[in-house]
Amino acid sequence: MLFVPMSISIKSLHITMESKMSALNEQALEYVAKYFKALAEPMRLKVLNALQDGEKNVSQLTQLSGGTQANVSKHLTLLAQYNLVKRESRGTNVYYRIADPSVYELCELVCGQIGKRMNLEEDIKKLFTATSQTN
Amino acid sequence: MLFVPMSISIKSLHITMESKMSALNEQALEYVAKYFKALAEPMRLKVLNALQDGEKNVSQLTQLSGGTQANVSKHLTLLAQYNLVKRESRGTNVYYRIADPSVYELCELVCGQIGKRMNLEEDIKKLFTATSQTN
DNA sequence: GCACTATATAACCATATAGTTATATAGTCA
DNA sequence: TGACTATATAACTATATGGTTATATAGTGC
Repeated sequence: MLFVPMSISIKSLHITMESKMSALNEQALEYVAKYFKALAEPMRLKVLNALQDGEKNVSQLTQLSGGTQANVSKHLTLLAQYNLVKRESRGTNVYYRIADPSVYELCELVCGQIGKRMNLEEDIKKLFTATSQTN
Repeated sequence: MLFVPMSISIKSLHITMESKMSALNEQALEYVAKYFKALAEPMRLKVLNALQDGEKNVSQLTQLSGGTQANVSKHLTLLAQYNLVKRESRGTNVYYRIADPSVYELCELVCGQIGKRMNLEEDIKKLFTATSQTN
């Protein structure tokens, strides 16, 4: 048995194991980066958002997101690869659902940060100055 | 006073305001996506990681990250734009520090997710199979 | 079998960006 | 002032990827 210990020091992204650290950290960093990247796309966030109140099939997601079928399908495939959504075929439809509600924790944290630290409110006000004149 | 309410329903990324929702959601989604994108880069994660135990100047970060000065500087500029790090010139040096420890909460959540939902342990074992033979 | 529908994928284009090299900027000290 | 150091930036290349269109695949029902 070569590799037993698996305690992950989250904060530092160091992973204590009986082996070379540098290589693994490099790999771990890329792993984490890819995970963030999966979430770093408006259309994918939109799809995740649409799945918040339960599973939906590709047609529904295509409609809700306003994207094309091919594009939505591509994003769903990627999200499934990262285990952010679960895929289930039923008949000729394919239903997707959020794999884990913790995805929303993530968004919560990020949105919280944005609100607190990136002056989202200011930005929103600016955005609205441009779009809300019709009200 | 045009825009008062600012309650952000984080989970759904809906922002309740007295105005058009679709446009803003679009903007908000892009905002969140960009934030994730800032974190979706191994070198930037490495830099953030290096800053965990306190501020460092560009030379130090260049050394620690193993990148070139120009590249590290570019990433630092981007991180500063997203308020992930704070910049402070002292003499001819420029020191950077983590703007907010919540960045690590984010990593914690992501790493936790990865560990739980993406079989990081399995992957790590595989990675180590390749790199730890020299031990 | 065939027609029909739903989803996935291939091929392609356009854009964004990480990294490099070279240079500019700015602070320090003589 | 000029030499020196630290950092930022400009110009460029190469790569990755989001979106599109067209096509393939697969399930259903006749």
